Amino acid sequence: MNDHKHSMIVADRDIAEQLREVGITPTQQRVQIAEILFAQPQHMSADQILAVVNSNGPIASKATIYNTLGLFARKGLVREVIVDPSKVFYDSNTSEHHHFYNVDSGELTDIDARDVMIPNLPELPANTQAAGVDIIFRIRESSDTEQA
Amino acid sequence: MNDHKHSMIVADRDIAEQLREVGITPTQQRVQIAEILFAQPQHMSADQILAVVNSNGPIASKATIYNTLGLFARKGLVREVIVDPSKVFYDSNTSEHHHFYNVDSGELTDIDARDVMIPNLPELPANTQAAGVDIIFRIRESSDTEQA
DNA sequence: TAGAGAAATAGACTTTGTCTAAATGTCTGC
DNA sequence: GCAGACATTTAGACAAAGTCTATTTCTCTA
Repeated sequence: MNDHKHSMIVADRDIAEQLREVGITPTQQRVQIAEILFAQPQHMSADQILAVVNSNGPIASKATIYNTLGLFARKGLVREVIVDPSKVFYDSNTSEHHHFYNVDSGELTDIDARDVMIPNLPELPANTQAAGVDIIFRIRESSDTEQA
Repeated sequence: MNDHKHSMIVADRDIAEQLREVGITPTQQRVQIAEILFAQPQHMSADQILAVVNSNGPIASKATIYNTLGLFARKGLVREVIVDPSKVFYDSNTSEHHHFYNVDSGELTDIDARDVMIPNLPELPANTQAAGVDIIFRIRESSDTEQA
């Protein structure tokens, strides 16, 4: 479950070097954010990242967090997950996969893409090209213990 | 493509009566909103509905729009579609289906559920129950004419 | 038709995210 | 090593979606 393809950032190699390899100037802020995000595959909101990055003194401003996350997303280092109307999650796992979203707890869980293959892809509308597929299984705490 | 199941609201029957049938007191505001929404299967944001409802004089306030859409969603009359980080769409088509989302134009298009069946559903996390599946094909204007 | 509860309202408020102008940092050529 | 050019960061103002509250208005039943 840890054999990733692509130019995925791995925490145990020099982060600055890896950022350079994808054409990102490794500033202090960018490296710090990358270290948090790529310490493990995880889902974080901009807000959470802002809090963690600055937990030991001010390192990056809100604007920088958003700038950096947008940059990482454009470079394919991170994936935006849109499941909650109130905030976007940044997923540091860029291998092909989908998600469970627990609407009660807000928790996101990965599903390997091979477990939810769609056999016959629908025909795209005219003059459009594919840009990605998101599959979200919305789930809820089971009603064994609590009734809806 | 117009043979819906469920207690779907149809524009050509008395809307007030249909609202009552699902346990909603048909106030003027609720009926007006329903009339717009169910005139045809469509995707609208709260903002758009607010604008249309009040286009011939003030009929409903912002709070009422949100209250009503939330109520309709809980009653299953309308489906919330979360594809754009900046706003939620309300889909008046409640039959099983999925969506193309054109990230360039913001346009949402329906895909019949039968065209994208997932053969082997993944196992749910412990103590959870299914609450729905959203499949979103993100598409873009094709690059024949414009290069990314 | 009165009275009780439900619904609607204006507008303040919150939160996520964007923008701007100024300050700081990075990197290249010399 | 340093100047200059350009990239990046920053604080804080701003914007937009959505929520909340206290008050008013409506709906429905008796």
